[in-house]
Amino acid sequence: MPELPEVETTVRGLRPVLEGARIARLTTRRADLRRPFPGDLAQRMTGAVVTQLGRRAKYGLIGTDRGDTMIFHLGMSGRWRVDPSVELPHDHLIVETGAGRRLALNDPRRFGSVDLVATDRLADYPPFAQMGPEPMGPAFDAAYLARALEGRQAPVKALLLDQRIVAGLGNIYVCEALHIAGIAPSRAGGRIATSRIAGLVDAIKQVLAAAIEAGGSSLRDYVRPDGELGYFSKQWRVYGRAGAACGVCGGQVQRRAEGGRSTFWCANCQR
DNA sequence: ATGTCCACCTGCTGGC
DNA sequence: TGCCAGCAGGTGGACA
Repeated sequence: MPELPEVETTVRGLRPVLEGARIARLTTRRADLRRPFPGDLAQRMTGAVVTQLGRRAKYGLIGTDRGDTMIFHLGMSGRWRVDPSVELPHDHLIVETGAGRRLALNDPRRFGSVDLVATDRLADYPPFAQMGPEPMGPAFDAAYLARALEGRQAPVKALLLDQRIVAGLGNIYVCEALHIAGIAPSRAGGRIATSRIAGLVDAIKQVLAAAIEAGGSSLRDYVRPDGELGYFSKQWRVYGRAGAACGVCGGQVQRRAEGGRSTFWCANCQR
């Protein structure tokens, strides 16, 4: 899924279709994804005009003129299909606009979610309540991260995946950023020199910006809303490249599974 | 509080 | 060819 760059790419793809559009119809093909859909979702969205599209961490935000925001999460396998010619299995929610455009939220694994909250109460949405700063934003800087990692014994990789510390990073871009910064994923968060933390912050911002620029990474089941494939995956330095040569030093990229997730790194250039 | 593991669900791939 | 184990981008709850 979609990590932050893919969600940003998705939102940018949805914007020209939805912004300013009236929702003529919203229909669901089942009652839930990871959570039940709000019972009044169709009623509250039907007839509303979409005023803005946005993103918070890995969540997409669809704001309406009724003061509601529909919040979607793509989980591991979610994507929006734009003007699909046929309905597919796992098209769980369909939006039709007054202009005759059609969007289908497709999510085979159903780890995604759709919620509806008052726009002026977005900060109270439970997933947002404890969330840390946006990694691309000015609040995420070396001083902030140094403070967040201070005294922590857990591997820096686990801490960067903790959305309370920084909101929007996932497995791919954490592996990539740690490689760029030359920091071993297993290193305790509290044992990284301040100067290297600055480099880590830069690496995170850089890799996310590059991925957004590339239109989001293309994984097996990820397609941009407009149907084009992203191509950032071709630029991965370590993720998914176990056994291949590190592009920096020529050493072998390592892979280790822990807690059900794979970590990729170069043992030679990451310490 | 902190750190670790597992469940949730479907689809695909690679090895036998 | 068929079967089955292993693996996949996230989140949140249950432990110690």
